[in-house]
Amino acid sequence: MAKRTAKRAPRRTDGLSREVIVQAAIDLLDEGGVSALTLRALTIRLSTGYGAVYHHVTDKNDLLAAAADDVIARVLSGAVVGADPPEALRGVALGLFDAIDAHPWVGAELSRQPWRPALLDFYESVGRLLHALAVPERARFDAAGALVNYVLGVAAQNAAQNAARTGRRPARDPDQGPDRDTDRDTDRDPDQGPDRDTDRDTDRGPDQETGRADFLAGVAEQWSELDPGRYPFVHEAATRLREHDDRDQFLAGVDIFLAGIATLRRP
Amino acid sequence: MAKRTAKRAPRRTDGLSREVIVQAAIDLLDEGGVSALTLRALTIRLSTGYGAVYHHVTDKNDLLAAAADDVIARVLSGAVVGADPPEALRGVALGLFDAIDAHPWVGAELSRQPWRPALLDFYESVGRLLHALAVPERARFDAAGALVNYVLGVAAQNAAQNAARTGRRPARDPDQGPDRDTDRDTDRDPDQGPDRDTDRDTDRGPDQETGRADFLAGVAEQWSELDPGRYPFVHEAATRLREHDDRDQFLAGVDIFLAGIATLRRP
DNA sequence: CCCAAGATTGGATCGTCAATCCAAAACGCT
DNA sequence: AGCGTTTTGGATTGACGATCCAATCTTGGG
Repeated sequence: MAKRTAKRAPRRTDGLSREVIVQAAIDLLDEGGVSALTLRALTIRLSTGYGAVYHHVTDKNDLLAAAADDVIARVLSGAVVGADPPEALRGVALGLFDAIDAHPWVGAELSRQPWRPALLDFYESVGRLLHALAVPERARFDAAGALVNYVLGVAAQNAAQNAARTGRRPARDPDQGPDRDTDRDTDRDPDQGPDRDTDRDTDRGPDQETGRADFLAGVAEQWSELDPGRYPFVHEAATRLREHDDRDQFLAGVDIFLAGIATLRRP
Repeated sequence: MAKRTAKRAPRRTDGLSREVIVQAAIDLLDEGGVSALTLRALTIRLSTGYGAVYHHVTDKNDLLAAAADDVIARVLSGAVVGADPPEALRGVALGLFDAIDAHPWVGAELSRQPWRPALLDFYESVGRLLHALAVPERARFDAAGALVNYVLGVAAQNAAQNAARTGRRPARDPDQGPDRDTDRDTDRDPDQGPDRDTDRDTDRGPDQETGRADFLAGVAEQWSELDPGRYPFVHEAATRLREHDDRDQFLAGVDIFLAGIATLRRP
C-alpha cells in the first residue's frame, strides 16, 4: 500500500485553543443536542484532526463540562439585584431555568454534577436570599438544597423532553411517539413493523413551538382516555395539561416552595 | 476462512421471552449501572445472540424503558394507606425516592420520560392526597407537577452522583483509571483554580458507603476553602455538608413543599 | 540565517458498541 | 414425515471515543 505519508493537509495557521474548541462544542450542542457533539463533527467543523482536539481537551467529558460551565458562567453574570428577597429568588430561579431551557444539554450536564464550581454563585445567591428571609441557619441549608434540586430537576426534565421532541437526544431515546409498547409482557405483538421508523433518526417535528404543543396534546389525549374511576386525578389533569406552560408551572412550583420556606422563619 | 457455516451452537430449548430479557437487563443494570447494559453482555448472560434479543425487543431504549417500568411497577404496588394525607404524601415520595436510590439507573430513565405510564399511579396518588388536603383543582395540578418534578429531580441527581462515585457511569464516561493526566491545562482559568480536579471523575472511594462520605467530605473541603467574604453562605454550608444525609435532606425538602402546599388550601 | 528541540496538528488505527441481516434450527400444523 | 413459520445464533456494518505517531510549525540559541 502506498506510503502512508499520503500528503496531508497543510497545517492551520490560526491557533487552535481550548476556548475555540469549547465554543465549537457549544455550537454543536446548541444545534443538535448532546448526540450532535461527536469528535468527528468537531474535527470537521474545526477542520482539524483528533489529535489536535485531544491536545487541548483531556476527554469528551472534559469538553462537555467545560461547555456547560461556560454557558452557566455567562448566564449567572446577569444577576438580579434590588428586588425584595422573594422576588429575587424567583428571578434567580427563573434565570437558571431559562438558561437551561435555551441550552437543553446544560440541564443534563448540571444534573450530573450539581457541585460544579459554575453553580457556586447560584447556591450563594439562594443562600443569601434565604438569610434575608430570616430562615435560620440549619433550615437554610436544607431549603437551599431543596430549591436548587427543584430547579435543576425541573429544568433537566424539560430539557430532556425538549431535546427528545426536537429530534435531539439527551443521551439516547429515539423520540418515541405518544403511545407505544404499553402492552409488553405476555407476548409482544407479532410484528410491530409499522412503527419501527420512529426509531432511528427521528423526524424532527415541523416546528419546535407547535411540536411541544403537539406532544402535550398527545399525552393529554392518552390521559383523558384513562378510566376516570381508576385515575380520577390524572383523567382530570389531562384538560389542564393541554393549556399547560412549562415556565408557568415552574414558577408555580417555586411559589409553593417560597410559601413553604416562609413557614421556616424565625424572627 | 472456513465456510461461514461453522457449526453453530445448538439452539436453546428454554424459551427466550421478553420477560426473561428484561429481567436480565435489570440484573445487569443493578450490577453495573447503565454502562453495563450492553447487547454483548446481555447475549453472553443469556447465552444467546443478537438476533434473538432484537426479536423480542425493538431497541435498546425499549429495553431500558421496559426495565424501568418493571422496577417502578413493583415498587408502587406497595402503596401507603391509612395515614393522614401529609404523612401519606411523605410516604409516597419516599417510596419513589428509595426505589430510585436502590436502582440508580431508574432515576435517569424516569427523568427523561416522566409521563411514562409507569408513573401514572404515582401522579394519581399525589393528586388524590392533594385533594384530601383540600387543595383546589387548579392549584392541585401545579402542586402535583411540582412535587413529582422535585422527587424525580432529586432522585435522579442522587442517582447520577451515586453512579459516578461507584464507577458506574450515568451515561458516558469510559471507565478510566483512578488517576490520569488532568494536567493538560496549559493556560486558561486564572479563576476557579482550586477545583479543577472536581472536574473529572473524582476519586472513587474504595467502598460505596464510605465512598459517599469521602465524596461529600471532598466537596466540603473545597467549599470550606472558599473566600468567606465572597461566598459566606457556601463557606458556612460546608460544615453542614459533612453531616449531610441525602434522604434526610430529601425529606426536609418534601416538608417545605408540604408546608407550601398547605397555604393553598381552600376550606 | 540556520537548525534542533519542543509544541502543536492531522489523520490512521484500535476496540467497543448498537443495530442489521441472513441462514440454521426448532416448532407447529397437517 | 413434510413444509411453512417462528425463533435463534452470530457475522457484519457503520459510528463512535480514544490512542498513537509522524508531519508540520514555532521558538530560541548559536
